[in-house]
Amino acid sequence: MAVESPNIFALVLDKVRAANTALAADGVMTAGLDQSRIVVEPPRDPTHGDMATNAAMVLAKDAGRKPRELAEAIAGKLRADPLIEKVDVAGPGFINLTLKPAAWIGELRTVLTAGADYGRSSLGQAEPVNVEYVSANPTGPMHVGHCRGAVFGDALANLLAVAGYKVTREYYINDAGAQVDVLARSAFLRYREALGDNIGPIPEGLYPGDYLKPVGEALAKEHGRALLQRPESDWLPIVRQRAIDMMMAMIRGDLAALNVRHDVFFSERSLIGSGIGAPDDQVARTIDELRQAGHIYEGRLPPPKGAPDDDWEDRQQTLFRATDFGDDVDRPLMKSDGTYTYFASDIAYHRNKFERGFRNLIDVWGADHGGYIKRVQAAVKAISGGKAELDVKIVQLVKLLRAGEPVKMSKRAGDFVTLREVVDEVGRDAVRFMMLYRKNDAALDFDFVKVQEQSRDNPVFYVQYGHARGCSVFRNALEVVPDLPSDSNARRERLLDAPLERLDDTGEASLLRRLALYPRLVEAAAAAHEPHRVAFYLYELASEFHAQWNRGKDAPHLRFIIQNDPLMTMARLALVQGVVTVLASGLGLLGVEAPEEMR
RNA sequence: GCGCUCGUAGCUCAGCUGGAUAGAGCACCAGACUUCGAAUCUGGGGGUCGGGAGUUCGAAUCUCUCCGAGCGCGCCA
Repeated sequence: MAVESPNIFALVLDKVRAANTALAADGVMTAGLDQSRIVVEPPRDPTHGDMATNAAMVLAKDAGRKPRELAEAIAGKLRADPLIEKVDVAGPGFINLTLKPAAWIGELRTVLTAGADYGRSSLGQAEPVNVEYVSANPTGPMHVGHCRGAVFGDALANLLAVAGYKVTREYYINDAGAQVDVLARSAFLRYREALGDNIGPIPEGLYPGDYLKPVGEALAKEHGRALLQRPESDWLPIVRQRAIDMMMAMIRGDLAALNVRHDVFFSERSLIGSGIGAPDDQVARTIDELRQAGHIYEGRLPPPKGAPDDDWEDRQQTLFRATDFGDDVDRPLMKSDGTYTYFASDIAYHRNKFERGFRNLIDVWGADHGGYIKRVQAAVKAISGGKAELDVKIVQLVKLLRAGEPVKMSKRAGDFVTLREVVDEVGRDAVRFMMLYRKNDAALDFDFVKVQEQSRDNPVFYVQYGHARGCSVFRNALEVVPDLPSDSNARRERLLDAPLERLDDTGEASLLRRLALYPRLVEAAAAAHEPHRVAFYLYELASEFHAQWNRGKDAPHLRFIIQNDPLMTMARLALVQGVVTVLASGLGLLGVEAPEEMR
């Protein structure tokens, strides 16, 4: 059973609020003030103490008091707290708090007790969240461009799960549009090829990739020459479904190589049911509903500006009043050939999610879909009556480099770098970590050479090395503590008996504080939908750990292992265990391995 | 033309949803290995947070306006 660990910052925030309530009871301050804007956070400058709160500045106006004066009053209450060592008022009214060492020691004890569960939170209140990511077209293998969205979505889903949400990971299969018909025609050529026809070069407009050859072979095996005699309208649905199934199998394999998983693969075609306008056509039903609600009309759109389009033809069409919900222009739902636009299906899809009980929706898209956000958000508002919220996370382009030189790709030759090639060359861990070591909406350089370097330049390695180094301490510590368990659960329990109060070096104290930041960081990252924050935190934690290690060289008394002092050693091992535990659980959240050694 | 995203050290990027003197890595300079892993660490220089105005106790962060980059702009997905 998952143990939820308390967040020490939240704990102190409660103390601050209690102090304010007490002051109100004393008549020093108005009662019932809004305390929601009060925060307790680590100060940028550590000389200010362990934590700072803006309580006095936030409340001053409503309380009708000067910030510093109010700060002094709050400080007075806080000084009585047994966990708090020192309270200062500084600057415009900050209240700086220094906690007793016992508070931080207690937090380490929590880490040791909770283990991998340290950092779990109930922030999400078990609310369902639907995260949709990848959703690559089932027309070929995944290429490197899909990589970032896949890793981002997967890590975000992990993060939300740890933060207490009930997460569903979803993949939307675009199996209903024109390009799956192109796929079918391309596969049909390969089918003929497999039967011995000389098909010559693949015509312009069809998919040339070799990956369709197995589809052709499978079709030849299953149908013999039977399909050749039949008109396209007959064979196309058959070939299409077979090709889509095989492409999806390939894509699932690619995702597995990256350790990316989904709970639901949702077919776009399934929304239409047995056909356009059929009773089980969810798109039609969605449009009907919207029409009844007055969100749909027949009308004309102004031609698009800026980008001249030869094919533009002014015509009457079925439009969704997206402008009523914050979009810039109303959006068409039907194509001129009578089929649905992609947008129409997408509305039905999001409505389907809403009907399955999701109020929190997250879509992860590539940067080229940025212009699509407003209309889908508008649609979600319309179909949910404003009850559902859609956050769209855009992942920016990844620039591939090799030793600083751009990797050339030509699209027309189908000469793209596949996801599989990247994973095979640099490894899953490196791909995953690097894709997350950047904010999602910032462009990213991915250098094949750099990400494999074993040096400080390479954050993947640096963090993993921190973990491995910690583990090596346990191996070496057997000389001083011969009965130290090698099993991490048993070891954590054993180390709870260590005299932790002896961790009084400033470097150790600083590491303890860094560890205690983790639960708060997980919550903030989850709330902001920003898994990269975890990656940066891990880098900082590893850095501080490496630094403490090296202090032991100039000052042998600071080493983790002290030959003639098993108790001191135990206390330090407990700290190392804390670091190792948090590194492992943070890396796990990112889907990256935490190796015990890297030799 | 309009919309979205972005602009932070020479380079690559963080900056905890408005907090105090804006940080890290690379690069550059100077140092630390009879060691629990030097695959690491310590110190140093380096900034008009694109420009300007506004909001307030307080702005890299919010608003407006310019400048610059990327993406998008019915019947592709």
